[in-house]
This record gives sequence, C-alpha cells and structure tokens, in this order.
Amino acid sequence: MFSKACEYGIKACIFIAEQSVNNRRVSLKEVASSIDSPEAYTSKILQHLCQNNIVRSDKGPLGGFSIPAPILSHLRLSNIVYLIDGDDIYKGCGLGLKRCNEKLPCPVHNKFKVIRSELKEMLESTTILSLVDKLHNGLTFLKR
Amino acid sequence: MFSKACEYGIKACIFIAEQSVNNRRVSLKEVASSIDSPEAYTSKILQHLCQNNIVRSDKGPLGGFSIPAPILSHLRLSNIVYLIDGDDIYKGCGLGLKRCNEKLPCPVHNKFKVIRSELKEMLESTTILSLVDKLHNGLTFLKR
DNA sequence: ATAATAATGGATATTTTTGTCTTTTTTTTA
DNA sequence: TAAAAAAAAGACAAAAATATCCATTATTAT
Repeated sequence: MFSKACEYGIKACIFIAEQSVNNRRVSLKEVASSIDSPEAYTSKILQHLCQNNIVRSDKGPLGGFSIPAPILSHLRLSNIVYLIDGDDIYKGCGLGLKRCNEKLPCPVHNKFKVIRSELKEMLESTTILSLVDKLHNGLTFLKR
Repeated sequence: MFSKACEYGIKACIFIAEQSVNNRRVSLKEVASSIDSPEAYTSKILQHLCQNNIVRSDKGPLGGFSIPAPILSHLRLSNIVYLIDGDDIYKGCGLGLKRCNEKLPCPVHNKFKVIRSELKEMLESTTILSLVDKLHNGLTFLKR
C-alpha cells in the first residue's frame, strides 16, 4: 500500500511525536531502534521530513528530532503520505492509465474511486496525536 | 496500489476475455498493443497467468491466448491480484509490521482494516466479465 | 579554543522491479 | 517433411527502491 520509506516515515513521526509530547528530543539512533528501521535510510527520510517542516531537527549535543507543538496539533497521516509517496494513491488510475477520469474511465475506475476516496478521507482525518494516544495507553505498538 | 505487473495482468485479462467472448484467440503482439504494455514483459506475465490456469495459451499458427468459458465465468479481479501481488494488500500491516493483529495492533491497524476489507470485498466481487461488458458498451477504455 | 555529539550531504552499494533479447519448443499449413 | 507462426524459457539489462558509508557542518560543554 505504502512504500517502505513511507512506512518508516509514519512510524518515525509517531515515535518522535510521542517523545515531543513529553518535551524530549530524540536522536536518529533512538528513532531507528524504536521503530526497527535501518538507521542511515531513516536518516534520509527524516531529512526529507525536516526539509518540509513536518519534523524539526537540532544539531549538536542535546540536539535531535522533534515535532513542534503547533505542527503536531495539525499533523495528519495524509501530510506524511503525500510528502513521501505523492498523490498517486488518491489520484492515480487503478490500472495505471495516464488519462483515466470520469469522462474516459478505465474498467475499474468506478469501483476504485470509492475505495480511494475512503482511504483519502481516513488519512486526512487521522491525526498523529490520536495515534500517539493509543501508543501511550499501551493499546498499540510500533515494532514487531 | 498494485504493481505494474499486476496492472498489466488485469488489463491483459480484460482484453483477452473480451476476445474470448467472441471466440477469438489473440497473440502476444495483439495483447501488448491493445493494452499499451511492453511486449516481452507482458509475455512473462501471461506465462505466469497460464501456469496458474487463469489464461490458456496455444502454440503454433492459430495459437494465442484465450480464457476458456468455464474459467471466465468465475474469474474475478481478486484471482489476478492475488496471483501476481500476493495477499499483502489484504493482510499486510499498514506500517509493515510482521506481527500486527487484533491482539497486538499497530497504531493504524483499526483505521486500515476497514479500508482493506472494503478493497478485498470489491476485488472479490468484481468479475472480469462485468468489466468486459463495460468495454463492449464503449463505456470504458484500456489504453491512454 | 577544543573535544564531543548529533544531524547533513554526497557518493556508493544492494536488491527488487521492470523490461529486453535470443534460442527452443510446439503446432499448423503447404 | 519442411517452413512458418506462435508461445516458452532462460539469460541479460536498465531503472527504481532500499540501504550503507563517510566526510562535513553545526552546536554544546569543557
């Protein structure tokens, strides 16, 4: 459904958000080990998220990654997925046709658009904070 | 959503099915040009479909690909997707966790399972014949 | 200032997916 | 039986995704 990069990105954001809620910055190492992802690859993904102001990074000792409260209060799954995987999952034709639309639909167009719009709606309505809450309550897990 | 191979596979099946309804066998060339796919790559995908009795092939002049009526009457999108892409799209964790389930769900588990089960239901209930009908009525297209 | 810490950036490597090319096998028709 | 047509099979190539390594830059504490 999502690329590996996107999966790591989502998990990393949930973990960093959880720590940010408690005013803790986290290092790359902590992120990677907490979400069980390859460190250097995760670094690239975090860079990407930082360059697009979804995550904040500070260098030096005491540095690390965080998500500032004003950003966290608005952050949704859709922001992360859109940044990393683009909008193909919302817009792209189910059969990969370049020009598939209401007027000239592919055979699966109408079946897919229902699923797709529900996926879109779900990603846009799910906040990272709501996912952090579940983590915090011990109801969900980021590893294994 | 699906791999390129799977997209080609679905389009190829719809095209071959359309021709089989009219008792016409089609060559690899015809398939590839009709669905706008790379010929040799499409060949591999058709081989795979043939080995798994979703498509039939006959060698020699007058040979070509077809889908026998008894198969076509049962064939659904899910059969093709499952063969080519496997069951990750139904079963796999949205965050790529190996062991994510009802008891130990990842943070997005419950949000995703709704979408996933709808996707599953859609693929399992959509027959290739119903898609051929739309093609035939000029309501949908396989290229562009 | 210096050393230590942590992210950044760039180059490189590996793996997977996608795509190609060539030879072989099967079948039909002449 | 020989030639032609068509898929099968296997090796190979290119592109994309995933992953690693190393030198650089910024920040903090000593």
